[in-house]
Amino acid sequence: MNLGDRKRLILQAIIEDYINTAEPVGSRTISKKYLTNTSPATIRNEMADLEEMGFIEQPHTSAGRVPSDKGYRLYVDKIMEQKKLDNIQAELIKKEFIDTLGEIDRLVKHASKLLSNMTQYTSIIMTPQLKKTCLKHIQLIAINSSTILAVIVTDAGIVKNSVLKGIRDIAPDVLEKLTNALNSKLSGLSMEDMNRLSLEDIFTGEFARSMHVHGEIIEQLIPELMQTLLYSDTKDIYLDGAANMLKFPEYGDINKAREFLNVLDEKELLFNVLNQTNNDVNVSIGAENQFEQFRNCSLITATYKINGKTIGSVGVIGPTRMEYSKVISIVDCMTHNLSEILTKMLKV
Amino acid sequence: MNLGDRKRLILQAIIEDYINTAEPVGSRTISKKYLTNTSPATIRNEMADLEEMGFIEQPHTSAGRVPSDKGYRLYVDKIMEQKKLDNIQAELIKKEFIDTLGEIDRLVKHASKLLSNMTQYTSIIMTPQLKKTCLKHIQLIAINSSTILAVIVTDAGIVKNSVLKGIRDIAPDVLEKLTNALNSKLSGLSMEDMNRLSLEDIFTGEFARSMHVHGEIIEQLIPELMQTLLYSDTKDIYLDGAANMLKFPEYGDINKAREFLNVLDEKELLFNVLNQTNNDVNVSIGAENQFEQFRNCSLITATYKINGKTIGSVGVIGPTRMEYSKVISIVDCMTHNLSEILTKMLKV
DNA sequence: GTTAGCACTCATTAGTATTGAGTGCTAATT
DNA sequence: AATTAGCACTCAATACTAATGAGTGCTAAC
Repeated sequence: MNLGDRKRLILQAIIEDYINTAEPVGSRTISKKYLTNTSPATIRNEMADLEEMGFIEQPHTSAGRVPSDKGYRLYVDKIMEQKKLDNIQAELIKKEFIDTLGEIDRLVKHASKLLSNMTQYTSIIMTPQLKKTCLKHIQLIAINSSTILAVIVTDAGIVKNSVLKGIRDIAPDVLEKLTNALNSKLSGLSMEDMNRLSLEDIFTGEFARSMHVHGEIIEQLIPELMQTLLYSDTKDIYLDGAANMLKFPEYGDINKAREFLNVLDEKELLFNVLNQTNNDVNVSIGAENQFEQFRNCSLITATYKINGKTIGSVGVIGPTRMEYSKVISIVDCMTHNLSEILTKMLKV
Repeated sequence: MNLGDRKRLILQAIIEDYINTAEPVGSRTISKKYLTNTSPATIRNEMADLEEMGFIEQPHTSAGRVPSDKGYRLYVDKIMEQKKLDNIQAELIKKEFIDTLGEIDRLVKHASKLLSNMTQYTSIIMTPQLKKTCLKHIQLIAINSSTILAVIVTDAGIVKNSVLKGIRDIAPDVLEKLTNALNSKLSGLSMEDMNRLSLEDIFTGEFARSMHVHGEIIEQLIPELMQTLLYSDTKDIYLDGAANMLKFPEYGDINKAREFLNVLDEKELLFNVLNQTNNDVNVSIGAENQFEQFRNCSLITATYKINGKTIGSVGVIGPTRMEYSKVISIVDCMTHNLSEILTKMLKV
């Protein structure tokens, strides 16, 4: 499907003008601001064609044209030039990150804030997910006679802990033995692997034999520990710049705004949205979106990694009339920096 | 300052009607709906008095009256009857909590959601604060030759951990010795106490002598550990029901709405707002508010405790025209249940 | 002390006319 | 055959006006 140069230029003009103004774009505007050598009449003819092909739409008879989802899609895939972030902006991202170097959580929060500030849209970010990583070390600590603290360190350096209560008295040396045994048995496994592993797998062979004297204790402790391992995965979502959306005339109607904010309140949904991202940078435009709640927004998502292993993702939400090229490059730069710094942070 | 029965009834009528309708209340309305035995003219006279006293205001000449902050204050302090939650609602709070019994964080998040759902305003909640609690146990774990994991358990049962990196090789037995020493030295101290303690205090006396052979290691490790102890306090704020505010005509203007949402984006501010709460239930009305950003809202805050020790607080934000009596009782019930359950959870 | 009556104020609403941006179509031009 | 100028038509947005009515303060009567 080749449009021809002029049609392509006109479509580009319509989209970019609409992105800036949020107003339907008329033939005269295009002739004046973009294709100065072509008369409005000609442009009108081309626009009629573009409309027939489904790339643009008319809100009402005597209005200019507005890009359709299909139009944006073509624009993102074929027309727009990937905007190179100027050095100043790229530097900014890098610098801001280095300043926060410290706790992972703070870094992630900061990334979200930065993302919404730079794009001026709404940003969401998922905290690193345990599930995707491998267990590196597990340690049991007795807090008092009936309480044990389990500390889990993964290869991505993420640390979780959980308190196991109501355990019967365990002698320190048994606890140590158990810790060692668990380590030799579980370390290196990913959380997903463990999910597949049942208790029986853990109790077989050498392990069972070596621990067998403390059968009762283990029977009590292991299930709870497994429970913890499998379900302790936090699904935190940070969100920033919700207020940014209200700047756009798309949400000038307070009801539209409320609807949107209600969607943002459903953290579970946001999590699923982010979780479906596999590619490096993913663009969902309007009706393309898998979740109906976002059918009149666009969503740009990307993943970040530690040591090449995907452990989380970020996203930017905006009106379909979004500055795709700018946002894509920012998201791209952001995830790369995030990955790099996280990897570095945890490598030591 | 005694108003007299009729004036008080009229003020109450104005406030409660305005809470429901968000429209200025006129004399005729009051005569019809509230004081059916008094004529509008009489009520007008009383209203003129009330206005002179500063309890109500007139948006413009030919409009009804609207309560002032001072009016709301009188209402909250003297007039309104503390609404008793019906059993169904109180049960709901209790039940919802018991269902979530599990991780603290999830419980807190849930509380926030519940609060905004029940009140239909915006809720904020602070995660339990380490600072307020005492250190119960600290454990150092070697992850690898240059990385140590410090795990902190407080008397409120909150567990934090932090990774100390770039530490020189430490033998396991030294680490154990150090752990023991730290415990005997620090356990029982509140985080605030520790803040007052300088490194010298820690290094004096018996401790310094006993550890003295490992001077270098300690010099390297202790500062970093202290840093961690003092700054690891997370300041997480959960927020729910932001969209609720857009229901109110007060935020019918999209700019007002945006302004409000921008305030909600400043987590730091919200934290400070919550942190100033000392009383059990605190009500700040409009201009009374310490933070100018909230000068046209009202804020109801309360604290929750573990074992009688205050460790966090929750708040509800709404327009000054807020259903004070309802919200106060819900917040009250909520914090009590939260305290009870948290205490129970960690007692075992 | 309370109420009825009246003149006055002023935000809100509805109705109306005007404007102007934009279109599609046709005929003229290149 | 492609482009452009010209023209009639559509329709949202704007400005203006008049009408409405809720509410007040004041005065005089009860």
